[in-house]
Amino acid sequence: MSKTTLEKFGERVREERLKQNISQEELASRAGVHRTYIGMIERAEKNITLGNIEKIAKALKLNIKDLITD
Amino acid sequence: MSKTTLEKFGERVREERLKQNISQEELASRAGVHRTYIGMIERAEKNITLGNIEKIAKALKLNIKDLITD
DNA sequence: ACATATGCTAACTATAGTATGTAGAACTAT
DNA sequence: ATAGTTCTACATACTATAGTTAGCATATGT
Repeated sequence: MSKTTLEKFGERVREERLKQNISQEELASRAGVHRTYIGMIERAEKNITLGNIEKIAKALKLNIKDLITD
Repeated sequence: MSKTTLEKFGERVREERLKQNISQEELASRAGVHRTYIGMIERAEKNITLGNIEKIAKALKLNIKDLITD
């Protein structure tokens, strides 16, 4: 697995979260995941599953494709 | 997590695999994952990670976005 | 000083991903 | 018709790691 896909995903999440002016904690709460987990995802420390990709996309009111760069 | 996103992903993988006339085993071999795992993904029995989504997309010579429907 | 936001560690629990074996369908060939 | 091959579904058990949770540190702002 290329780490860059995960890194790009994390960057996109952070970008969109900041654009919407919400904290990691607020995003976590909306997505139904834990606060620190959002940090880990943005820092590309975890290999996120499709289920959680979907949760985060919905919490940001985006489509999954908007968070994927390839 | 909505199961339909996983189901749609599995359907897309199967569609593209059949279009290219390769077996689950051949796709697994190209992607570097186990034979039975491809079956599980196509049947949406596992919540695939972004790393493996990428592996399978590459094995099918597609972009990740081509396998995601939303 | 106090509150809010994030990074980071570490330990835990749940589940993704691996591997083996059995069974059945479809098809070839003898 | 049946013996052999290929492909896939399914069950089960195992191993690796995703995802949870709590705690402490640092930075920034009020």
